[in-house]
This record gives sequence, structure tokens and C-alpha cells, in this order.
Amino acid sequence: MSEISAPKGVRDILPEESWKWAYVFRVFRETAEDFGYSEVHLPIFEHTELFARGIGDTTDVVEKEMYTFLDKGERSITLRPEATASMVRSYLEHRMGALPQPVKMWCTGPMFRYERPQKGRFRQFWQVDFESLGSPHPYADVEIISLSLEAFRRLGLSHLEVLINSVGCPECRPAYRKTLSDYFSSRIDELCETCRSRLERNPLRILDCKRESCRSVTEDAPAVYESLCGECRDHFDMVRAGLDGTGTPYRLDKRLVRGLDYYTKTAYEVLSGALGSQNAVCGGGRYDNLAEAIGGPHVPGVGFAAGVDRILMVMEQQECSFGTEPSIDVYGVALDRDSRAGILHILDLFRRNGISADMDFGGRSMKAQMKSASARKARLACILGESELERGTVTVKDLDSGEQKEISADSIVEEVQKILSAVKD
RNA sequence: GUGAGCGUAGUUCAAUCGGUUAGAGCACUGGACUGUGGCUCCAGAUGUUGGGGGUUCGAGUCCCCUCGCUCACCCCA
Repeated sequence: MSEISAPKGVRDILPEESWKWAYVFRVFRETAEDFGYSEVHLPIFEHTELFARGIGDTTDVVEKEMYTFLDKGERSITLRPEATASMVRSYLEHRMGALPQPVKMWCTGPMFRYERPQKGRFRQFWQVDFESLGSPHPYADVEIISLSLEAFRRLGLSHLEVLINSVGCPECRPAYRKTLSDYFSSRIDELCETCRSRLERNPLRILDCKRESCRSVTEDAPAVYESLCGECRDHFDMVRAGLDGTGTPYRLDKRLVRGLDYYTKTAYEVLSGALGSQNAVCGGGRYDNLAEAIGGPHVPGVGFAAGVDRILMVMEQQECSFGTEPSIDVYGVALDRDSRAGILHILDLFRRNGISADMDFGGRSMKAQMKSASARKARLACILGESELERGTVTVKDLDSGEQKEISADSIVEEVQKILSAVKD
């Protein structure tokens, strides 16, 4: 409609929404603290190579979804499509291998992918990203899964489905790959065109296919579990035992895969039926070979990323609580030029004493100002006019009860503080 | 990148078969109530009907192009 608009796939988070976002971040921050994760702030762009190696240069994300450009020094730069690679880079760069392991960190911020937007999908979207680096122990996996579910529980999300699987490791995956490709070859007629090409490059991805025809084929596909090596099988068993021990409901999904070599062992996703076809609110797993893939030493790791935009959508649909909507304590109402100067001064005193306050500078009618006070959900209106100025007082009106009284201007801060704390209790 | 649907005040939506000055609710502003919000009533302001071209005596309505939005595919948060 207007020429003035944000680019495709990005959006503004406006005041009516932003306080809800703040609530979600607060819950994740508190949950992080309860699980011993420290917050870090990472750059939103990195060398393109980091993602090419850290995500995999044959993935869709890297092949066609990255925002990549040359900077003025002719360096290839990419806006991060996800945070895990940056997190591992940061761990390696700052020699965190010297710290007690695992190093548990989380971060949040916008991610960028060049895709056609649709429900639950944006070109700039927010994730919270948690990573536990340096421990190969299956309980690290359990902790990550528990953490994500605990945060969702605190946010009030319901009807979530947890899917888990193991994708093995470079030891056992070739055998499984062979088993799968033998199986799919035997039923190649029933596969879609893209899956047939996947058969060569990466038969694991066929398990992902959503087409009806392919699904009936993958339905009967041999499960990974049978092909896992001893270590991977033990690991998977312990993860499941850990989840069972904490009473976490989950569903084994043999079709859940991560196609690349540095993804190992545990893979999991959390789905919500409240979204459209982009129904994952959280995805994660183990990536014991990622650090090496980006040129570092061997550092096992496990983590997850949750989509904040999608979480908010689910919360809206399920009418979850977002805590208390921000409001102000006092709205100043001035009836003429002199009282406007007076109320400005009084508001300043309020604000210096931790009482939130606002007013209208426009010289509008008293009725209009009272209306604004209501609209702003102010607890009190402080009214100043000719008669108050003469008497050295301020009229204070409780906007819930409608009661009002005149208070000496000299003790206005103390009196208002009293009223506010009385209302709170 | 592919496909489908939809673009009308700030917003949600009307507008007969193509018919003359594009309307209504909500929100906003003002008033009824010369200094008192929420409820009620009255009044007011707000449009390049996304843009461009075409058909027609006449286009918000039909056709073409374009832009945008939405949903889906691919893939993922």
C-alpha cells in the first residue's frame, strides 16, 4: 500500500507485543540460571566459511538460504542462520577447553534465512539457543532436553510433542546408510523424484520426506537402532533412561534425522499442533564432530534452538499468561499553563523516587487527559489546576475506586508512595 | 525458487448484473458534562479502492502486467 515498508519477511515488534516478548526472554533467562547456563552475546554475522563448514555446505540452509555479502574489505560475510556454529567458534576462540567442562552457555537474538515467508517462518526470526560444550555424557543430552521442556512448561505451553531419535556416529552410520539405501532401492518405484536423487547423496533424508507415498515407504524402513554401534546404543539407552527417570514423555521417531556427519547420536524436536506446517518450536541434538569440522580440536557438544516467534504464536493461540502488562503508577493531569509546569516538576520527583509517571503536553481538555490516564492503565491520576495551585495541593484520584483526595504538594511523593504500596498489598 | 488465494479509511469489513457522491463498526478527536476516565448519546476527521495499462458511455467490480500480503511445497525455529 505505502512505499514505506520493511523488506519482505521482516517485521517490527511493536509495544502491544514487545512486553510479551520480554516475558518470554525473562522465562528463558530464569530457566537458564536454574540449570547453570550463562548468557553470552554473539555477533550476528560471521565469516561465511564458519557456516559453510559448521552447518554443511550441501544443506539447503547453506546452499540457498544464507544472507551473504562481501564487506568493504572483500571478506565474505554471512548473517547467521543459526547460533550453534557461532557458539562453538566462540568456545574455541576463547580456549574454553581450559575451563571445567562442560561449558554451558545460552544466547538469544535474530537469525536470518533467505526464504519465502509463511506462517511461522520469517527471514529474520528470533531464537534462544542453549549449548552444553565439552561433555560426551548422555546426561548432558537429558539436561538439554529437560531444560527446553521446563522453559516451555513455565511459559504454559501445552500439547507439545517430544520426538527423539539417534542418528549414530561416523562409526555406525555407514552401515545404516547402506541398510537404508538397500531398502529404498528395493522400493524405488514408490519414491518421489527428489527422494530418488536423495538415494544417492543422502538416503537418511528420505526419512524426512512428507509426501504420502514416501511416508508409506519410510513407515517400514529399518530403524537406526538396530544399526547403532555399541557406544551409540548405550548412549541412546542412557538418554532414554534419564528421560524416563525424570518422567519426561517423549516419542521415538525413527524418521527424525540430521543429515550431516558432525551431528551424532541424539536428535530431538519439540512440535506443537498449534502452528501450521512449520510446527517445530524447538530442535536440537548432539554434534560431537562439529568443533573438528570448523577446524578445532575434538569437543563434544549438545544443544537446542527454540523459535521465539513460534513460541509466541503458540502462546497467543493457547491464551497463555504473559505476566503483567506494563502500566504506570501515576498520570499527571494539568488544567492550565501554570499547572502544566507544576505537574512536570511533580512527575520529575515521582520518577526520581521510582514511581512511574506520564503526562500529556498537548494542553488537551481535562476529560481527554483523564481518558489517556485510563487508556494507559494508570493507578492514580494527579490533578493540578488553579485551585490546587492556590492551596498548594495536588488532587490524587484512584482510578479503580474513583475516590480522590487533596494532598499537600510538599508531601506528595511520600503520600503517593503510601497509597501505591497499600494498593499493592 | 515453484504453486494457489487475497489486496477497499488507522483497523475489521460492506458496496446488487459493471451504474452516477465508495459506506459501517471499532479506534481516534471534540462536545453533551465551562475542573473528572470506563457507560451512553451527538458531531468531526481520515481513502491515489496497492501501482500501471486495457475493455466500456461508465471499473472498487472484467482482462493483462507489476508490486505486496497470506498460505502451501522445498527446508527448517
